[in-house]
Amino acid sequence: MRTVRAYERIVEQIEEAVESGSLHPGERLPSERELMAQFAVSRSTVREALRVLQARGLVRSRPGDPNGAEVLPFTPAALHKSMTTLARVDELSLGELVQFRMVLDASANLLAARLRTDEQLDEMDAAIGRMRAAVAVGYDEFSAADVAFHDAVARASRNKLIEICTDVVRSIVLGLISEKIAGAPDRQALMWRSIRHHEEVLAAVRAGDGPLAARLSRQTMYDYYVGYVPAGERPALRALLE
Amino acid sequence: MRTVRAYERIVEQIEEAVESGSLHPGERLPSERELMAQFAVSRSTVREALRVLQARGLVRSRPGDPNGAEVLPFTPAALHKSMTTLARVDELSLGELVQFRMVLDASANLLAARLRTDEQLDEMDAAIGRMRAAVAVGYDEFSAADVAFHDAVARASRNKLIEICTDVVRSIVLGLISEKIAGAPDRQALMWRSIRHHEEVLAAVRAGDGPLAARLSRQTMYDYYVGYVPAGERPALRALLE
DNA sequence: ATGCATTTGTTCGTATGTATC
DNA sequence: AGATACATACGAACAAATGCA
Repeated sequence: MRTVRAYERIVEQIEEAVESGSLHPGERLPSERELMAQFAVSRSTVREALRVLQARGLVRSRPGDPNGAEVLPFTPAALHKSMTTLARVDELSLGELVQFRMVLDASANLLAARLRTDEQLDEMDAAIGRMRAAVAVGYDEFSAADVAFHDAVARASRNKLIEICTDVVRSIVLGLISEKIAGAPDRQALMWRSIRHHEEVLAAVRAGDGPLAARLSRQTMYDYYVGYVPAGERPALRALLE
Repeated sequence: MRTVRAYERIVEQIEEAVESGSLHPGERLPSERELMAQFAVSRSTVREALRVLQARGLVRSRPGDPNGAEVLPFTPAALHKSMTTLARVDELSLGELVQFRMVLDASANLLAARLRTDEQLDEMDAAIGRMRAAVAVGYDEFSAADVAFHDAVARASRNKLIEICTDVVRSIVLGLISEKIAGAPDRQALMWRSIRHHEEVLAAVRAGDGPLAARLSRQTMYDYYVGYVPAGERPALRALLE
């Protein structure tokens, strides 16, 4: 036997309305008082439901707002959150994360090589330009430009799932080791080498050679991160380099 | 300016305790009344915090339980939930989902070909045996055996992220089209062809030929699903077949 | 097997701070 | 600046469910 909690009914119903499109981002939910009348429950129950919906990133409520809670456009924030907890509680290793990035980025490049538009090529080119200019500025700007390049590739793959997962996993990896990279003694040399690698990848994408772009991108990421991965996990990464 | 809600403090603190490992799965949280004393807040606030933690899959609370909420082992349920939401609100196309599965499964096979143990080979073999026996039984059993095969491959890749994402995306895809597959007029022929393809993949994994296993697995999945993907999206799938 | 104590699920009423008009 | 409507938060209460003696 399974009793459905009162707040769960509300969550499911509003969730359904949002996901089916009858409630669009930017629209407002009824106020808490209206909701309690509509569902014939108390205020606390309504609030518990709203907390869950908020945790799932579907709505946002602010004190003093004359309207009710706001329906939000989808963001991968909740996905990001649960993947971060996965990384922490299951002790997801850095090796696994980097390996996953290699898989995603290589696939994105493979697809981008065949599906990219000229505008997207320009974006990638501009990102590499930013990377080059950033070497003198500092690691943060360099990293931001690097992210912009990979984002452009991911968008060019025309696969939202790849795009979002790339974004999520990358930010987790960077959260784990960005300070180590920033503090590397030879970081300028690393940056220049990374730029050269990115140029090779872009050339392959421009030429439409998907397999080459995929192989180069795997190698690029391997070279960039292998120093931070424990030696015992490196063979698993090399297994992707064929 | 950013005011931190009362319930957020509680969520963050308990979340931190769970993720850092000072609270293990199976252990109990203090009761709601103890928590309200401990954090000096009202019971409603405590409950809102517990609802959020429950939505994130970290704890579970049952009425009448003399102990407090139970700390749960990690499950990808929350991840599954947010990815399902993504699929619904962002109208993630079937093509994108299948494409993503092709990417993940191919990578899992590539890695499995190099890292698999003999026991894992036996598992895959047994799964194909189940598939063969299931043709006469029906689609549900066939699908379950098919899932078991792909799960064995994913485990053999030794990458939990690949394993979990494979599982999540697969269940979303199957949720979208399982009834169509089950009702296909020539489904027995499809099953036999799928079995033959799986045998080829397994042979490549057994031989340690990663690139071959990856290519075959992509082709297998393409053949199995392409009939359900709108014609306009098929070129993007074929882009993965080189 | 039966109560009993405890806990969660839910309700109601009230007070407070805040954003918008 | 004031009025209004809203969310935030508190506290007391009752019902239902659970575990234990």
